Amino acid sequence: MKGIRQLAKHLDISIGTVSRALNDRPDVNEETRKRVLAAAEELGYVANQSGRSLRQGTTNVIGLMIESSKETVENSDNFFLGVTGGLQSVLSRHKLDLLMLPCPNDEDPHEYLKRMVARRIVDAMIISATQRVDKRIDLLVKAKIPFVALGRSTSGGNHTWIDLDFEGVAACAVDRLVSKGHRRIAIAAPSNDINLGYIFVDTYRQALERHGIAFDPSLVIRVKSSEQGGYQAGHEMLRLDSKPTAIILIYELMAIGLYRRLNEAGIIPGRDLAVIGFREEPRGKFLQPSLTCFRMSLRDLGVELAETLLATMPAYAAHYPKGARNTIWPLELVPGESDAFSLKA
Amino acid sequence: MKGIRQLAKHLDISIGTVSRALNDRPDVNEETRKRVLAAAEELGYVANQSGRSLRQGTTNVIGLMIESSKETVENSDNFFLGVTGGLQSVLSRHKLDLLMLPCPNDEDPHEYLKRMVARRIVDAMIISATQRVDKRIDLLVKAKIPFVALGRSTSGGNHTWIDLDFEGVAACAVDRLVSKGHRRIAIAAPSNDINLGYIFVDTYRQALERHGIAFDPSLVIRVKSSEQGGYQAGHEMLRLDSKPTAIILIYELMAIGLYRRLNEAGIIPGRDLAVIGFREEPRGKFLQPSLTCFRMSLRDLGVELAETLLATMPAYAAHYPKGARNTIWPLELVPGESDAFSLKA
DNA sequence: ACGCTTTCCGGAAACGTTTTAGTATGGCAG
DNA sequence: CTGCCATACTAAAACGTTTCCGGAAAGCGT
Repeated sequence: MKGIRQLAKHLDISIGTVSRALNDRPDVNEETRKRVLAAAEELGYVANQSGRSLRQGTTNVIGLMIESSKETVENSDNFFLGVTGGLQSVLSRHKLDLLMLPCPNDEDPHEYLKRMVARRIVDAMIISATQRVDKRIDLLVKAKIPFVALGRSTSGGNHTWIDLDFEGVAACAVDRLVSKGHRRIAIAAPSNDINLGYIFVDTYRQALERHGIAFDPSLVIRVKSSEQGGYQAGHEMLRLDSKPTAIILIYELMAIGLYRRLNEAGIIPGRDLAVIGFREEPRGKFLQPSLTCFRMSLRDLGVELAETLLATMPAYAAHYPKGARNTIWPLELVPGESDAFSLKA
Repeated sequence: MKGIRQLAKHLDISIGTVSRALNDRPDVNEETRKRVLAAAEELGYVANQSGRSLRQGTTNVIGLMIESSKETVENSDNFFLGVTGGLQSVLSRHKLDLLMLPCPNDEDPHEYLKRMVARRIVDAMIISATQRVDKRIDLLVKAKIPFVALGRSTSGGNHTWIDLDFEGVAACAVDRLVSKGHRRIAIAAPSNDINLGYIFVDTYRQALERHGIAFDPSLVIRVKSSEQGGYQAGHEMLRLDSKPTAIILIYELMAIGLYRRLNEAGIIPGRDLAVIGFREEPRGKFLQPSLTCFRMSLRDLGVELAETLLATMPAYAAHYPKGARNTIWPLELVPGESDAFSLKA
């Protein structure tokens, strides 16, 4: 099949009519439209995307930028694959395709995105792993590319973003531990440069003060969000003069390392120390004793992400309410045995 | 930046020359080339991909088709993200971009691929999770799209593929267990429809016979490649009249379920029963006792995949030896404690 | 001075599609 | 009958780029 020209010749019709028929435009007789559709199906004609894109200035492709750094691969679970399912279910309804753009780990994410944007291969973008200050956001705003950020940021004025409910999780964890009588609660988190780290620790501090507990900086243990970070967090914690009776982990993978360090020290989670993890992670599911943590639906998050994005795209906005530009995504507590340790009778 | 025309006007040069300069064509003075490059950099000009593609009939994009089914998301580790790193490192050297095409789980993979191919958005494809009979392969062969399959298949004559060394792994596992005196060795595998299931069990059978051990069909336990499948495998195994002294798992995630079932029965892996898992899986790393399994480098696999693919693409084949069209990817044994159980003094 | 090659550049066609402007036909009101 | 509108189509322009072709200028040997 050579192109629309062949199809038109085969039908003995002008290419303009064929094009309008295929694109559900008015100004075409219902019967000819059926003929065209049938012929296209029969000859297996599908419009060449390059030609379409060039003419329309639109590609029908949504880009999802992910970072394939070594750390991401080892630490994250199938986060993106999970979200992707929800994204697809919405986008495919509008005949939009999802393009995953994995930034090479030796290239600056900003430069990578810049190139992709300049080549005009996507109509809109979803970016993830946003930094507190993220040049990519300014870039997208300036280029007038509709986008949604997965993760809040202070860059680029008030752009559209969706982020997990760190505040809710941190507050819930603190409340829960305090209600069990804990007052010395440690927290293991990455540095403040990471959005997650900053917000989480800040909320933790506020929650403590709400309960009349003084914030003790020595209980904030700065480690990487990895298994190894968890091990190290356990190590640091054990070296404190005045030991905490509970610990909150900002990323659940840490739990695995923490458990190992605790095991070495003969400390049993849930009996000698209360532990709460942040996000449900498949690998954590098999810890003994089971970890108290927070669950979310990746698929639903994908759906929300897609709908939010479409609302920012002029061509599709009509179908979607211009809801809040910023969404806090809730998580659900999954009680386990790891925080059974109570200081109350 | 409006396009190459603007750039040409700005330089007071014809667009033809600008294009040739940017594309490293001969027939352009070295000094003008520098001027063009500098101006492009300054004005942030990057060629519009649609225009290029339309003219050249090539998109500089390699598609990686993945399936985002529920099962994939829950069972697999970050397999694709890991492979992606290796792919990128090779492809980016040739200014090729990687496009991940996640097939919606409510759409037939074959139809999805057909649409993508017809739209001509990729120059070549990598497909994964191949079936023993896979229509996608016939499709790609017919459309003359260069491709590599991750997983062997009987479709489409002799196409290029890379697959894991199931034979090596199965044989190694059997040899190892036999050398420890085991003669009743069970195997947990999915049905023969899955390529993996067929090859694995077949090799297992051959290995046993090589050691003069009769193949006992009742020791082949057909279950899903999941945690639950592992649990079920343990269950089935315990119901056998003549119980095995060792078991081989075709997918390591099964180990988690198996351990749980064994635990319920008071059986300790490595002491009462020898267990070997197939592929190193992050979640399995934390099992107690540690699991004997097989390791591979996802990144290296990605590199191999990319180089194999480039070798099949006329425009790039020159850079790569026309090595074997089919590659068996080796895995390395990682000894653990789970198969310490020996029947020999 | 002449012819030849080499080097460099400009003009224009071509890629496949969508979309705009224009045209023929027929119906209908005046 | 005339004018007007609606319908359904055709012809052609446009999108941005690459590449083919031809030609000008310069270098070189004779």
